[in-house]
Amino acid sequence: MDLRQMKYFLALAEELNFGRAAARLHMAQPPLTRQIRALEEELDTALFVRTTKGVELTAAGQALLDEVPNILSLAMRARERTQRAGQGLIGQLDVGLFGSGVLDAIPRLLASFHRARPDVRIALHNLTKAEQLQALRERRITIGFNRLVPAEAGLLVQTVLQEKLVVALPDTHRLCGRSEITLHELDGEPMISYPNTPLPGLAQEVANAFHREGLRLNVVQSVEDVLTCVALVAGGFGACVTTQSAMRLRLPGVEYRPLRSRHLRDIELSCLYHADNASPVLAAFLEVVRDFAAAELAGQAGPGHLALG
Amino acid sequence: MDLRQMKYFLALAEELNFGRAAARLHMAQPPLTRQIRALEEELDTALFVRTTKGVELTAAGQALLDEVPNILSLAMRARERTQRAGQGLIGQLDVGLFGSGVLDAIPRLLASFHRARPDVRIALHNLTKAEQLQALRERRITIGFNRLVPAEAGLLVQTVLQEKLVVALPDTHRLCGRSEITLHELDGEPMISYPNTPLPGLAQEVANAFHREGLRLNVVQSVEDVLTCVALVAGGFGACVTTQSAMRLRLPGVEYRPLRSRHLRDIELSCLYHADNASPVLAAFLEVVRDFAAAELAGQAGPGHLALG
DNA sequence: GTTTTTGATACCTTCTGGGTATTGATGAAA
DNA sequence: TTTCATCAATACCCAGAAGGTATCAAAAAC
Repeated sequence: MDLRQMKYFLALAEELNFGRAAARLHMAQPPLTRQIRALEEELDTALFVRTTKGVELTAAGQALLDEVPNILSLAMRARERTQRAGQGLIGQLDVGLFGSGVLDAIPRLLASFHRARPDVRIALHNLTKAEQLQALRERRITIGFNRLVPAEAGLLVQTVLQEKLVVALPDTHRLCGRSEITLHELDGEPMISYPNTPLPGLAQEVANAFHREGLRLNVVQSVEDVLTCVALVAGGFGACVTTQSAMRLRLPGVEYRPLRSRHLRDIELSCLYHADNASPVLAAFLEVVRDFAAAELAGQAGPGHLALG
Repeated sequence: MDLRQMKYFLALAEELNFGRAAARLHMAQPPLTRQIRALEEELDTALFVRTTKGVELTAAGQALLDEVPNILSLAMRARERTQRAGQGLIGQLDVGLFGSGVLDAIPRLLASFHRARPDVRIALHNLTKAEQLQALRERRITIGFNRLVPAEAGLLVQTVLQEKLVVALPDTHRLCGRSEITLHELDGEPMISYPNTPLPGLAQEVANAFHREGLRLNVVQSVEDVLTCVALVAGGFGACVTTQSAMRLRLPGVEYRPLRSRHLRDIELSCLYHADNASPVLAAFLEVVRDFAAAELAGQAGPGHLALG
């Protein structure tokens, strides 16, 4: 019993006439007769009673008719879903995220992808940089977002955007009068270090910059996530160097000012993924990412990008 | 895509190795390779990525794997159900019943059939004799139970049992002293006629018997069902001639006595069905009926069959 | 560097599935 | 009653699909 025979059976069960059923199946009547009989022999049961004016279903035929349409429609659905999965139209995208990335670019990016592939499930996983690398190796995530990602064999990196660094200050801070702030002005100032991870990250970069410019970095508090960091700034604990994205966090008592430094360049937000991952969903997502990156790069050239709104 | 290819796909998806999957399918590896590739070409999607140590599922392959086991199990179930329906092990038996038949023999008969074919649904339809004939013609019922059934072209009759006639009397009735009652003793007595149907039935038989013996049938009430009839007897409205089965109705105030008459023989309970109905469920049921009838006939020979116990 | 393992290819054979022509049976129409 | 039309079934043919064996090519393991 295969799907073809089921289609034949269904046609005959609906037409109740070999000739008409054969016509509907675009075939001649004798092979249909043969296939139906083969099916009956295989099941060891009469499915139809042949009369002079056509055929009628037996009880066994009725029982089979109860099942066959469902099976055929499931087979059709399986075919469609497989094809759509092959084109990346359905499926799941497991995304690794870290704290401050979720504030601006990543939501826009995911929204853009969702418009392009509305039937792909997006599963978000909050993971640190190290956890993302591990999850990528174990294929638990398809793609991870991070800053200052290390090169690793087998992993490819796509830059999403460059973000300028800003200083978050308590609004009572003496530097709030400045329209922008240099690293020298933060010499010895109470600072909150963020984020604090084992892998090279923003905190490391900032520390290096202070060192190279011969300044004293006065860390009064270390925190793990951007929200806690900005909350501490709001509480007057000190200032903190963070990315432009953090400016989305408009907590009362916090002011943001652009940071100017020779040693601290813009910091990139990148995504990384397995080079040998042929997933069509990933391919579609990367396309969206590349479009997004190109648009960001074009936008960055224009003015007012750092406007505090 | 047919069921065979699905089985191949499933084997390979589970083994992730062409050689092992082919072995499990009791075939050589090259045809399996060819079938899988044919499936991939038909769906226009890679289902597996071939590696040096086996194969892995692609996203499309995973999508197909989500559907295939279900389809295969449904196909297997369809096969089994069809075969069982062909053997009369499953299905439905639509039975037409009339009032007094349900009191004794028919429940025992149906219970016996249910033991023989526990998975066949039994649907009961309370229908008069005329309605049963119509329902049989329209195939709404498979078999009907009745007494004194008329011969009709295309219908076959199987006698289930012979029932003796009894007289139901109010316990205050003067005839209660008798151990059995003759028709003459009912001359002019207030009688309840039951059942009252257009087709020839028990009421007609009784009326004929009175007439032939030159007695007066004094019908004080006509009713349609045996329960109402016996209830009226209990209420003292009069006596009534009914079948032995009715003795199951032990209403307070009612006594039953055997009826003796030259012109009223035992009355049979029969079932009737279409001669051209090849339903295996019907065949199985008829077998049970024949066994039942043979057992009844044997039992009838013995004593105490009319005991009021 | 040889051996083993894996999937792919080439080629052959069998058998399945579909086509045409025809038969046989049955009911309707002349 | 005879003829005709309409079914499904049968006989026979051919193309193609599916399976088998032998072998290859690539990569990993020893």
